Amino acid sequence: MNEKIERLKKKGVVMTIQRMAILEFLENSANHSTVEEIYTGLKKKYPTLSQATVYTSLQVFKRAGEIQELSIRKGKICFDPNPKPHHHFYCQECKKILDINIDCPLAGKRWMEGHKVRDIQAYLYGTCSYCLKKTKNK
Amino acid sequence: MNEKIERLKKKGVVMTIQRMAILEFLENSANHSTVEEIYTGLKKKYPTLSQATVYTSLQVFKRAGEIQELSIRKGKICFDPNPKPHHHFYCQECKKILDINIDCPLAGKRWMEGHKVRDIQAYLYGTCSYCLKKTKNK
DNA sequence: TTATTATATTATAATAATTACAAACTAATA
DNA sequence: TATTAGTTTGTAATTATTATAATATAATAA
Repeated sequence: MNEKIERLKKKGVVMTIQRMAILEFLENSANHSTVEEIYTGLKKKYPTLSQATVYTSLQVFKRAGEIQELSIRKGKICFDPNPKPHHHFYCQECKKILDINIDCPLAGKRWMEGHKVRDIQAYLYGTCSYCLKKTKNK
Repeated sequence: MNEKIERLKKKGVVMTIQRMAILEFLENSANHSTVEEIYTGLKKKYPTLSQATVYTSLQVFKRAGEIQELSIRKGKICFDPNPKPHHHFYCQECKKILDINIDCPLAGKRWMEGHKVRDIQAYLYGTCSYCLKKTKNK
């Protein structure tokens, strides 16, 4: 966490109270927060915080390569504090996003069929193991 | 195309003039239309066509398994007339979506780390070969 | 075929997510 | 400390999508 802040500073990102709070919330939250979650989660402690600040700060962190943006949820962006490429699973029941750890032959590929690749996102959709158990026990 | 219409009918989908036009547009368009593109593309020939019809028709085709929905573009859904799972490339320059044909070890996997998988989407982001050439020639 | 029912379409309003912007504020630098 | 650069805030504007009610069309039964 502190190392991440140091890296951001070294990259020329001004780390304000708000940005630290946003980053901390994202790191500590169970998983892959939406802008809305971050905003309402911090609103109590920082009543003057603006949604616009959350949006722009997250874009700054993303451009600095310290977090990644997910478009796994329809019409709503989410953020992962881990910028390294990995797969994600979206549970259509409980709406949670889970990390999936598998080796992907595409991971790290910079070229594909003549196209320059900058980022790869892999999204799996279905029902997570927790929700499957819940349904079974009924 | 006609086979697809027949399959849809057999699945109990009412195929109206509008739905045929929407499906035809999607099949014939270069690639992966947005709702907006389909709507404005058909508006001339079908002046009373409503955007709501485009939205609901596409969802009907999707639920019937005859097309697939892509969330590769931020805050905007696109549709692929090919429902079979395959990777997609999004060019950040020209905004085009291209199909990528590679074998994926995940394709067809129904289970992953205990989770039930219903759909997989893999999105690559970068600059397409056409845009790379354009830039080089300047 | 006609009447009835079910489903689809349209136009519009409502909602939700995101972006734009100007004023006020804070941090960095000279 | 003064100046400049960058950030935050509040709000408005934009964009995408969903909801809804009235109308129209298609499917089905008599």
